[in-house]
Amino acid sequence: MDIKGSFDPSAIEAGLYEGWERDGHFAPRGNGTPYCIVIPPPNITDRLHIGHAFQHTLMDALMRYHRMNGRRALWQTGTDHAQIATQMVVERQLLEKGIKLEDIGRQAFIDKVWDWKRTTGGNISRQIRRMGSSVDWSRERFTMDEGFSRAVIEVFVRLWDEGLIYRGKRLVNWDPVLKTSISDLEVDNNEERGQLWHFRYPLADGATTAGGLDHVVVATTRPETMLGDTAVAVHPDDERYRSLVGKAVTLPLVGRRIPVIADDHVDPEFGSGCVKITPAHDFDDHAIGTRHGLEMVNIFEADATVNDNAPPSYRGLDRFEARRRVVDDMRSAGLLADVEEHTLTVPRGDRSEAIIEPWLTDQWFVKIKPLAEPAIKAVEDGDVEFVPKQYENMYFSWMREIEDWCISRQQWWGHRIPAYYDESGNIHVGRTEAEARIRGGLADHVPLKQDGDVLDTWFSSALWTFGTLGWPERTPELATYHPTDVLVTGYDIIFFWVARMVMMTLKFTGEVPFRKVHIHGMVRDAEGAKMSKTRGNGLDPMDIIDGITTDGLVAKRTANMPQPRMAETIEARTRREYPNGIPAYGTDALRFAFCAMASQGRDLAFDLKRIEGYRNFCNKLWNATRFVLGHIEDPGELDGAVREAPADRWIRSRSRHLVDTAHRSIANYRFDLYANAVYEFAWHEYCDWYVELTKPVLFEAANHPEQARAAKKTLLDVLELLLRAAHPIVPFITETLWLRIAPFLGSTGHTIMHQSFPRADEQPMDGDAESSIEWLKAVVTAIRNVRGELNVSPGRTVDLLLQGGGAEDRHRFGECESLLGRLARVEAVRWLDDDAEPPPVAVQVIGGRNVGETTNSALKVMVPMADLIDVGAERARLAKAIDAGERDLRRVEAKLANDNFVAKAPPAVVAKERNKHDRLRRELGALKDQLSRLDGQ
RNA sequence: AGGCGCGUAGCUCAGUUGGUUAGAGCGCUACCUUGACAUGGUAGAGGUCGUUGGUUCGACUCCAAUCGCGCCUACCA
Repeated sequence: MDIKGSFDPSAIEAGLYEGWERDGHFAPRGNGTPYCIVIPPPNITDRLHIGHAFQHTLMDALMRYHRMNGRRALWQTGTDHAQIATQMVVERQLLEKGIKLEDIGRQAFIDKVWDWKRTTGGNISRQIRRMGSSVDWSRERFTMDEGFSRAVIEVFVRLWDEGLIYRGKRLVNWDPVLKTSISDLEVDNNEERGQLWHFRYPLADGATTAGGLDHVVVATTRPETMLGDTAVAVHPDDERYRSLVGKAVTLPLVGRRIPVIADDHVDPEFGSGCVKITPAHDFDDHAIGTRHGLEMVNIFEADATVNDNAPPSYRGLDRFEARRRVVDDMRSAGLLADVEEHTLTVPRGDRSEAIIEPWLTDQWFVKIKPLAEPAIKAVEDGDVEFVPKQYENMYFSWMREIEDWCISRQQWWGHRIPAYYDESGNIHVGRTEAEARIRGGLADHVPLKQDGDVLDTWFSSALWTFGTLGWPERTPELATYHPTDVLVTGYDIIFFWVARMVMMTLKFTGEVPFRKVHIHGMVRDAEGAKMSKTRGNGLDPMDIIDGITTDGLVAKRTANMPQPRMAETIEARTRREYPNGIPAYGTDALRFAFCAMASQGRDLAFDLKRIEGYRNFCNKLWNATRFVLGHIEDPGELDGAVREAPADRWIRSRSRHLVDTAHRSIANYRFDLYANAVYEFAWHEYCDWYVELTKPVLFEAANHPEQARAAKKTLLDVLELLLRAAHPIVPFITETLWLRIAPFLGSTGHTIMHQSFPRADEQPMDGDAESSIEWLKAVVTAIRNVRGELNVSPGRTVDLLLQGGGAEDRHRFGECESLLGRLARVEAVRWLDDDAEPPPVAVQVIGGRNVGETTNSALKVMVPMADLIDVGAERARLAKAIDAGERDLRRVEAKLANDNFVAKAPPAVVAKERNKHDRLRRELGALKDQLSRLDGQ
């Protein structure tokens, strides 16, 4: 025996993965039906966070499962260039060194990013390896690699040629900090406290309202935008203002004469019923302005400072300073009617967290409706299926209301838009500048300038399934693995990614990108709160695997905190929650926990106690293997005649239930049920019962060589099956243990990875053996219950008397008698005649719960008390059992007394109730009998 | 405002077509270092399944209403 007494994850995990990778075990092999998953490409800026770790665990479980089932399994991996995120990171790093983008220029900056990617961007790949993910590294891709970039350009050009990409001046979400447009999806709308200012706008030309006022009142949450107002709108049916429509107001501070217009969009109930209209800085106002042909006055520069379209005194002011100034000036002018506290939705950029400004600029858009329609149909028709299904609603509702997609970003890192302008500003699109010239019929000497924008990072991600497999070439991989089988991802990127993949893939391959989308929940902390830097409640999967000290964790959580006060809170909390840091739980425990917690359609509260439990589970597996190996010297001793006991047949039969559940659960993406089945079988059937049941035989092996041999073979067979069944969840420990035991089974395999996942018919079903062992368990549990309740010392043996029961009980007893001694610490066993008067005993009654319903009298499991126990305790115990029994009996009697029940319920159900009734009466009778006997003493 | 989901033991969660004594893990209590494992063993306590109605012989399960929580989308002058 050369393995230690306790499971040490770091000792077994080191080196295993490298071996698998070196031996090419992750590459597709054989000629089975292809199976393919593409990895949701992590950003090169990412560290592997707990959400990735979760997602990778699920994907790897699927991959390993299908690989073991003989599928030609490809796990396509790669990373995303993460356009804005990466530019921000590298830009910040340069700035720390005092280098500004403008100083070094575009090309030098892009070179810096590539440098950074080569040095730092590889972290995530190392971490994926630590998770045990069996991805095919030989096929690793990057959204900016040459081939993938070619696919991106190809898609752009083809969409342009079809008129599905256009360029135009539109109001877009503008990030004044990053100085780029972003798409609707990249805007986070949060409720924030703010104010609502009410301004008086004087009517021009002496006009008055129906109420005789010489002004109208408008309300705004953004006073500075009034500098760009070009109308005041009222509802067409609003009697108060009907007479004003077509008249004008004088815009205060600016002095511009602007019309009063009527538009249905105005809600007469809100505020005064008058709305200021700023078509260049508000999406609703823009729509109104377009309808009414209003002037669009843009008052901001790219950084949201006020431009020259505003009166001189505001020019150059930051938007927030301009707001203060406008409010002050209005107040001074006596035009500030009111200010109230107001909660409003503030749009912020998801990367910069800056307040987004609707801003008029020239941008590139994808005309999305023609792409969305087939994508909606694909899901309606079931060509793409969401698991769980409810997420299809989310998909549909967004897709049916979808707006054109702004794909241009005013940044440097990313796929540069393949459009070129001649000196007159005409657009020439081409895969290369040379092609653009040819397509535009331009001579070589005509100066062309490429568009400076790059594409939204999600534009390229949308091509991920087919782009990674070689498109636009018609590669064998594309033919073999596309459409991919399943996409595993979180609901947070259904719109960003899933929907866009479906659209683009259908458009360019005519195929769906994947047949299923498994949507998993988000990992939250133990209290269910989102893990975030500002909360300081994040956990790094690597720290769970390798362990970390309290100080290390504090340092990590409080690094680069914007507010030092927050750092203090986080430190205190962290020290309270992790006074001893985090022990090294290992990858397997982490993975098992993820699988077990992956119940469908809900977020998971991540509790380290769960990890600890599954680490313990690994230890259990480890020691079960030690036990088995400890009883087998060499494979030779397994040769020879065997005689299987009911226990052997029982555990083999039980293993079938495990296998059935595993297959079914995985097919339904119920990783939790799968993991629980493995846990339950390994711990509570194999270890708790089967291993214990073999001990009487193994410890006396010399006396029953054939039974011992059968037990050893069964221990090995079932353990080996269990390891294979568990391997997709816990690859490291199963590989380690499998390699130890496989030689005893004559296996020459080099890895468990390529053994077959257990099939349901591998082990025989044996109902009779299951009944026997269930009977035995019931009797043993009954005795243990008596022992426990009456405080019989565990070291002390007891005698056992049985009485009553039927032929079946006697049969089971005959089969299992030899096992009772060790399991329940029973010394002598005697079966009393039905009419014999038992000595003073403690009794448990088994009335057919686990035995056949043919029993005609309750089986009394009796432990002679003699000096063992005090009568009071036993009396109390019996009274409690009688109470419970009577409660049950009353319920059943009520049911059976109900004529409706007897008449309408299915006969089988009625029969079951009758059986239960008889059983309860027998049990109760025996218990009462015993109680009165006790009282008589 | 619309949509989706959730409310089951102290905590985190299972509960597949309505019929179970409503389960698991962790936590808790008592006892135990017995020759795989104290990262362990044995036994035990703990739930009127959010609330109210309805359908049914029978509801944790189906329907309706209601309360609470979460998320998504839209709007918010």
